Amino acid sequence: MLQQQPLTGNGPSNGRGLGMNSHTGMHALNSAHQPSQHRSDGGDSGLEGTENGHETRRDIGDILQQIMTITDQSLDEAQAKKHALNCHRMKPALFSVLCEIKEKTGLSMRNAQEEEPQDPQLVRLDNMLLAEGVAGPEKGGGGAGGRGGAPHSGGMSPDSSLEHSDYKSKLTQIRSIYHTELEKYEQACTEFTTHVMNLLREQSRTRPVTPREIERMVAIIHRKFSSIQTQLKQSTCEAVMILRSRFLDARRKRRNFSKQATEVLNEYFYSHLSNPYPSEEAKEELAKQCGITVSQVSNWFGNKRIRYKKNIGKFQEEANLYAMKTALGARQGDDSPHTPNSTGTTMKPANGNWQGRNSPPPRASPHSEHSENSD
DNA sequence: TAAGATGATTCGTA
DNA sequence: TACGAATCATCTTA
Repeated sequence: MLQQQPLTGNGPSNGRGLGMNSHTGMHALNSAHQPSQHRSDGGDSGLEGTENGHETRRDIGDILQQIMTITDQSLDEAQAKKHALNCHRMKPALFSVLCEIKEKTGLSMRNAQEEEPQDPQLVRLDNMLLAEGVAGPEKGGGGAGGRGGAPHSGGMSPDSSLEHSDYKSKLTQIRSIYHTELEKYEQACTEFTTHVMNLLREQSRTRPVTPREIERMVAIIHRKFSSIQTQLKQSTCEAVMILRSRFLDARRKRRNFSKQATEVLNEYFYSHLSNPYPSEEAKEELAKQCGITVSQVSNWFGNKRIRYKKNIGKFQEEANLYAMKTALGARQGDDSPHTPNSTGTTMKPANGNWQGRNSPPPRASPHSEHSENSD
C-alpha cells in the first residue's frame, strides 16, 4: 500500500539536509533529528514557520517514523494515523520536499518514455478499415463501402446485386463485431484508467505522486490498450481481406449479359454488319447503354465476329430478326440509334471476311457517326 | 447431366 | 494496340 520509494531515495543529498542522503531510509529517518546531521542551507527549508530548526527536524523525524510504521498497524489504526498525518501541520511542507526529491532523483521518470510516433502499421490498418467502410461513419444505402463495394463485372445485373448484398451483409457483420469489440476495449480502458487514477490520487495524499506522473501512467495504460486494439484491427482487416477475396472469386464467375444488353449489342452488330467494328466512341456508348465495360464490348464484338463468320448460316435467323427490327424502326421515323447503315439485308461479311486483319476498318468509319446519334 | 452458348483469356500477327 | 483465332471456364437449357 504505502510505498516507501520516496523515503528510500538514494540520490545525493538534496541540500536540505533532511537525512535522505542514505540508502537506508530508516536510518536516515532515525537520524533525521540528530544534530550531527549536516545542514547545508542553514535553515532555508520549506519548513519555515518553525522557529527552531532542531525542533523542526525532530518533528519531521517523528512524521517519517510514523509513516514507516504505518504498514505494521491494523487497518483502522493505519487509517487513523493516515488521517492524523494528513492533518499534520508539517505535512504540506514535507510532501513538497518529497516531491522535489523525487523529481531530482529521477524516480518519477522511471517509467517515462518518449512519446512514440504513431505506429505506421496502425496507420495502415486504420486506413484500410476506413477504405473498406469498416471503420469511420457507416456508409448509407448504396455501396458496400469503400473501394471494395460495387461489383462491376458484367454490369449491375440482378444476379450480381444479389451477390453484392451478400457481401454487404457480411461486411456489416464484420463492422458490427469490430465496433462492439472496440467499444468494449475502450470502456475497459476508461474503467481501468479511472481506477488507476483514483488509486494514484488516493496515494498521492501519502506519497509524492505528481499529476504529471499520473498522466504518464495513463499514457502507459493507453498504450497497452491500444496494442490490443491494434490486434483487433489486424484481425478485422484479415477478415475483410478473406471476404474480399471470396467476393472477387465470385465475381470472376462468368455472368451472361442482360437480355437488354445483348439486344443492344446485337442491334449494333447487325446494323453494321458490313463493318462491325465499333469505334472507341461507339464502344463507350454501347458500354454505357449496356452497363458493361468497354473491354467487355470489345470482347463481345470479337467473339461475335468470329462466331458469326464461322457459322453464318446459324446466325441468319438472328440477323433477319434484327434487320427487320432495324427496318421497322427506320420506317416509323424513329431515327433510332441502331439503324445507321441499314445494310439490313446484307447478312454476310463483305467477302465473308469483312476487311480482314490486314486492313482493319478505318477508325473514323462511317458507322461511328451513326453511333453518335445512338442515344 | 451433357451439349451448346457465352464471356473471358491468351497468343500470334500486322 | 486492335484484332483474329483458339481455348478455357462457366452458364443455360433440354
